[in-house]
Amino acid sequence: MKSKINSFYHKALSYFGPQHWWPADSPFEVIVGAILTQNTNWSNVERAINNLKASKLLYPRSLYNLTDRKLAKFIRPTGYFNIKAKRLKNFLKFLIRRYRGSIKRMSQARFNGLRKDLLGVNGIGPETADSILLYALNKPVFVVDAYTKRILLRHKLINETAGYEEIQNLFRHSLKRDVKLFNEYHALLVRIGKEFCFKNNPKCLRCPLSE
DNA sequence: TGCCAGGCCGGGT
DNA sequence: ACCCGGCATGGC
Repeated sequence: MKSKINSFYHKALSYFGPQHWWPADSPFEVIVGAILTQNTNWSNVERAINNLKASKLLYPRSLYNLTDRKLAKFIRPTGYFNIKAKRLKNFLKFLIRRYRGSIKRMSQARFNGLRKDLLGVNGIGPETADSILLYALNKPVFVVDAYTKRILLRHKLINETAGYEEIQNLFRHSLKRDVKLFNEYHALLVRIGKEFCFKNNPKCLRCPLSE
């Protein structure tokens, strides 16, 4: 089990090479992307972020000062734009009030408290919180997503009932606690999921992990 | 045409 | 503690 988790990583890395995640120009952009990509194709998120950049709005206070309706207009391509506008502003309010709008100050908070606080923001669940912690703040926490679960399920390392924590613990107990490793591994799982492990297929298709 | 995409919340059991 | 409907655009 542990050795499978480790060998999957080496197989995936040698097959695909490093993924250079998260694709963004700043930690703040990572966070915005993490919220916007909830159940949404990444290419749609890029459009939304480009809309914000084109209007020079991709800053905490600039976004926070927009009305929900205006913000929703910019992020329209991501779908769920009304609810995501609210969710973004919920996070921005948290960032501004608690850390005076500074990602750097937020990143200096103690890990356990910060994760709990992020989960307390309406619209931030476990995957989004952990994506923020790992990819924006460089904290060593493993991100679990739909691809992660599906891939492990197809390879019978978990069963259908496995929840977020259970899957996360599987990685935590199998891997060296290392930001770079967690970053790369999750990115590789997404890559494999997109190219080999489709939802409607019962099995992964010529999955490089099976070699 | 219908299904899918890097979830999460709120109300009901 | 789970289960489920709702949220919505763009690509194939």
